[in-house]
Amino acid sequence: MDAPPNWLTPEQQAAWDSFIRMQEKLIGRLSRRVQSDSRMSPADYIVLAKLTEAGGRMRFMDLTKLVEWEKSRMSHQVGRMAKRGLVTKEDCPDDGRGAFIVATPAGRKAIEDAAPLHVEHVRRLFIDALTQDELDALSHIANRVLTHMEKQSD
Amino acid sequence: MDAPPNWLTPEQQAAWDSFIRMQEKLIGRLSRRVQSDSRMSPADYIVLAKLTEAGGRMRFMDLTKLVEWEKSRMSHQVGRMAKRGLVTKEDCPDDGRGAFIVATPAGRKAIEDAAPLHVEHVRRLFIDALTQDELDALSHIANRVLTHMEKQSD
DNA sequence: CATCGATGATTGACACGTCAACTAGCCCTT
DNA sequence: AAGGGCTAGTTGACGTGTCAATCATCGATG
Repeated sequence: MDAPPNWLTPEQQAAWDSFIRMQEKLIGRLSRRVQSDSRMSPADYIVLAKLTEAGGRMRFMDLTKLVEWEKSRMSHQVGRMAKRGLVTKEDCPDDGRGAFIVATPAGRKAIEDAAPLHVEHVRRLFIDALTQDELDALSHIANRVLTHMEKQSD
Repeated sequence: MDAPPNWLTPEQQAAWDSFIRMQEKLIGRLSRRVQSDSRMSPADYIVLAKLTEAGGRMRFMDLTKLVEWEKSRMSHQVGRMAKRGLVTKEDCPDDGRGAFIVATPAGRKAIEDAAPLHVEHVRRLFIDALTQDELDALSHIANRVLTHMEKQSD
């Protein structure tokens, strides 16, 4: 006979459902707000944020690893951002294969304008919903899940 | 002078960062696994799951509201799924504008095959990382955030 | 019965992410 | 110096999501 399907308990199912629902609604709203008040996608935002945190100039691969993306994603992203004048690419003298990706003044201005609004949205949608204890609990839970996943292959 | 940027506290920032990281890694892995072991996207999965839960036949708009999507997203999605033979569209006799979307036998088989694997991945990636108390806490937190967001416009 | 606003659904253009294949330069070994 | 394998990065095709515009129909109101 078939292996008996091993469903989740109602409590487990409830936790998973709530998490998924929150995650979708939260990320969805935040993305739309970032878009609409700064003309940037969340991807643009994080790339520029990390890049300027690091001084505005970084090796392509370092940036890619920092944000934990696939290289081809970053390549496409940087290409689009370059087309819009937010960053430029420069050749790397030390390594013929390499590239630096550099925030332009327009890019710096974009992230500086967007950051306070972004933080405000995070606060209003998420932080304000929870007590500090709840935030701590969530932080702890998220880290548990992360380390658990890191132990697994893939 | 400019309004002082109102940054998050380190604890708040930590909670947000952990949540985002977990969320991205978790959803990313789960999507890839669903893709690779059932040739379905997460979107296919949820549409078929909700549809078959409801008996395999539902009004377009009801389905759209059930999964909380935009109607154009559902329209594209259903179009693609129809092309692959997972669902069909039928005219609605009661309402000339309306459509029924119906799971085909192939669609039913696809979701039946995929569901146990999907549950297994959720369990391994997520449920197994946490105690029941932690799951309850997360559930509570997620619901708090959801009701908080629902109070806000947009 | 004319029409006007709301609802049901589609479409097209575009941005985004993934996968797999590819180019090119690096470095180690022989 | 000649390979061979690794790392850096690009490319193209494809599936997906969003937005805004569109179209048809329904239902109420005059």
